[in-house]
Amino acid sequence: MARKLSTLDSQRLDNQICFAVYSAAHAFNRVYKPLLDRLGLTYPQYLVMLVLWERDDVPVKDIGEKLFLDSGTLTPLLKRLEAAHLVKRTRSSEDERQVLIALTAQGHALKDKARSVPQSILAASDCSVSELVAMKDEIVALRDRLNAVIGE
Amino acid sequence: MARKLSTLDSQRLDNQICFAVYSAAHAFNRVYKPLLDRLGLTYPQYLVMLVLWERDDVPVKDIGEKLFLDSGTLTPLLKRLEAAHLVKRTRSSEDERQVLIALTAQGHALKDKARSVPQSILAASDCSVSELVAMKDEIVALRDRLNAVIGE
DNA sequence: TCACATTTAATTGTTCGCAATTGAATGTCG
DNA sequence: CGACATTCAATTGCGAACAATTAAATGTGA
Repeated sequence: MARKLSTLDSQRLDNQICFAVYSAAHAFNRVYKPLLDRLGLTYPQYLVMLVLWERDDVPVKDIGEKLFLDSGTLTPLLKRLEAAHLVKRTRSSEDERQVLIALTAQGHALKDKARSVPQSILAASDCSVSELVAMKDEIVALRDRLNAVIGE
Repeated sequence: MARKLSTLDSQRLDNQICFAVYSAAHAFNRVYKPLLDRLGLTYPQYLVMLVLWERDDVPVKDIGEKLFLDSGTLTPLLKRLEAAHLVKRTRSSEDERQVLIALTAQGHALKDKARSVPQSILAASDCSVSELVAMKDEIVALRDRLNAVIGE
């Protein structure tokens, strides 16, 4: 039954697995876009806000570790959030190397307006919560194995 | 046992599912990077080459449909591949609106050099082929459901 | 045939994402 | 204390990704 995969097959297979993730990420982005437009956020900005809604007043580095992003991505993104009056950026007085990110009143208030987003995504997924949770766990496990290889 | 998810929970859950995909895509990219650097390709460029290695001399639109990308992304990318002497871009004589993308000799030759890439990715995934195939199918199904919603 | 819509790439402008570098602040070790 | 390494954010440069627009070619219907 199961025959060994030829080199040619695998030159499609790896594509499929990684491409599935790649193209699914883009598909998610497109579903999120109209929802986030109403909040004035992009998806990466939304991720940063989710982090801050859980815990405020954190250094850039902490946000980067949670989202797997570096300062090259976050610095300009956070400046845009600041320009939109959603966060404040202040140098830590204890460690002047750190920049602490805090929510403004508007930033806090946006959490309420964003409450309906997850439901819309769930609906678009057209899938049960338990199925999504199972998939999520598998994907996270795969991601972590990949990240482990990178850190070698 | 299973209790209903509160709004607060889901404001983390949807994050997790979509963020899992988002962060896994980045993790894949980081694993691919050193492998593709040796070929002089980025990951999206590699995807285009995979398409062309299967079928050559296709219009930009066909590539876009397979990869879910538009001309705004593909046109500059293809120009870079042309500058690297991997593809040729020629207007179709039958339909002058179309630009046909064909591999050069170097473009064809690169397929051989790229043969080891899938194995490396498989190894980094640290996972059986059958598990990966199952995950891929789930993710593709999810992606297609999301794309169906977009096309409404 | 002619007006009009559609298709196809290209272009413009904005935002990620990351590698590489810089500069300032902090830690460490002799 | 003082040289040295480390940490943290910012910066620069390049390559996606996409929305919106443009322009040219093609298709369609009166």
